[in-house]
Amino acid sequence: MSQVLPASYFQQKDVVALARDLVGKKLITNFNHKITAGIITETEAYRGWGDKACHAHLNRKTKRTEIMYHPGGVAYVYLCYGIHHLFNIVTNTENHADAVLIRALEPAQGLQTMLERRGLSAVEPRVSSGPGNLSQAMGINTQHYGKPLEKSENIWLEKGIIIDYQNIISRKRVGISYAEEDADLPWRFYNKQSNYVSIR
DNA sequence: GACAAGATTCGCT
DNA sequence: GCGAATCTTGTCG
Repeated sequence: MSQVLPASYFQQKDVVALARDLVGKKLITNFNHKITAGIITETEAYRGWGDKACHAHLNRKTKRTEIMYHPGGVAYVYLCYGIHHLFNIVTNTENHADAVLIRALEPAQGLQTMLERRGLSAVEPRVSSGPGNLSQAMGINTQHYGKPLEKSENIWLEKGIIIDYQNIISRKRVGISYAEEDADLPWRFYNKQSNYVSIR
């Protein structure tokens, strides 16, 4: 039996429930024969319909957001502040522009490679906490925009670990004050017991 | 064609 | 706690 999560998993309708479920899943990349993997500890849900924080809200379709209208199971990567690559997973079915931002994970494999990519010598939470840091540690950047999350594309997810429901905290999302009332939605989820969380 | 702003991070005060 | 770094994208003229 395969541990790899199939595209159908990402095509669930409820992006908020999916964001919670993704905490504890394992994200793996394999670039240039360097494998890095980590257990996801923090996520945020973004919904195309009725969520001002989403890049694709009000059915806005541009070159950047176009990928979010695809069926779930592909990567949405974009450059923020000209510096940071942010990694999202597109969810739901076609023409529903939902996505989950992966904000932090706990290294499980290839720690040395992560440290090299981050330019760090000692292990500390910021190796892979925070969406920009995580992408850098995993080697993800905008050239992976639109890639299916399959083993053949060198970026995929596996079953990971089960986390007690009570250990997953939901809080307001981060850095989206421009979204007015939607900025208060508790659509950020993180593992209470992990040190690899961007903000508590 | 120009310009403002951003789902962030880090270093300094 | 605050501000700079840095560049793509979207919007407007």
